Amino acid sequence: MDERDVRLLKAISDLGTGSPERLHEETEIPVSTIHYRLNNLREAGVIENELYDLDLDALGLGVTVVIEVLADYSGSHEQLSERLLGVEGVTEAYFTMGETDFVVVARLPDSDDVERLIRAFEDIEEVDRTDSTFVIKSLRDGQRPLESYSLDTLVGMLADE
Amino acid sequence: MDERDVRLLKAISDLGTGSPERLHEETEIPVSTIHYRLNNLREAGVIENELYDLDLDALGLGVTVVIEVLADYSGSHEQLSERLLGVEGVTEAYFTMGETDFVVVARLPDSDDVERLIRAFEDIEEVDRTDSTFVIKSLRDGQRPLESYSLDTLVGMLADE
DNA sequence: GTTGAAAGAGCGCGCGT
DNA sequence: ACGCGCGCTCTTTCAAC
Repeated sequence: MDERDVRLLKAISDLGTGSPERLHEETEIPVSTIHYRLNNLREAGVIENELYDLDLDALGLGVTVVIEVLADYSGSHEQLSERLLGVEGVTEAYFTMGETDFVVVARLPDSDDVERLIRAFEDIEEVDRTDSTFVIKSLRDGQRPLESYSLDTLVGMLADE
Repeated sequence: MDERDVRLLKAISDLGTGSPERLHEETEIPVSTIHYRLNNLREAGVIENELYDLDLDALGLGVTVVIEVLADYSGSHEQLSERLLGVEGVTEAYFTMGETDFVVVARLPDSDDVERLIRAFEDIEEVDRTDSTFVIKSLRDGQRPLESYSLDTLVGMLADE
């Protein structure tokens, strides 16, 4: 991946579109090259799909909860991971170092549903304890991972030369 | 938003594409109706853009850190929020109730960069203390918020009738 | 609100350079 | 890496229900 790829990905993130035409206007890269590059990025596994940016508040999933999960997983964490991911509403799950074993983020329709969620976690055998933190306001939701980086930083970090 | 809209959004999430043709195959909804619906969802603010699903590991942002930020924000949290979001690498930020004031998730190229990140937070005036948790493995990264829900649950939660 | 047909625009892809 | 051109998909409109 070189600077051009990075500029392309950043442009997609900034513009919020994958349209070759629009990307060409932004990056000055010829349309057919954009095509060529995007295909390579696809094959490299960097780009996986095309999706939409959803406004979760507008959708009706306005409640966000961050849950720390402490668990007793004997040996492998695989099975427990599966169970955690199986709980409806879980949008993110991280297996972590340190005091807590997992950090989970969930999106729910309303506060009432939080009870259901916590109960679902507590009902999992391996789970010892959960610690929930309510989110008052979601400042950034992670649907555009490249958003926070400047183009220069990205080029410096990710470009091969 | 009715059941049909929900089925459409779920299909987009499951298939990982916004292609009207593919969505038609999946949902049985005629192509021109899919167009009509998607436009309405756009105007309602539910759909905001079209993006790509990025594999952050493949991209070179393989390190994930969850940071709890304790801060002394006098009155409004707006300004502090801006400063937190200004730190490069921050993909998610939540203003929360409870012991911690903010929960932040960041994606970084390598562990060395974590130091830069923490320092950037500590350099913000209002920030009193930070507590970082390293992520060993990212089990789900939140780029498809509807993923965890079954179609039935979504219809029950979000459809108007 | 839903649908099909039809026309126009934009895209996907291969070839040649 | 880039331009060109063909065929295809998607987009938009419109008339009908």
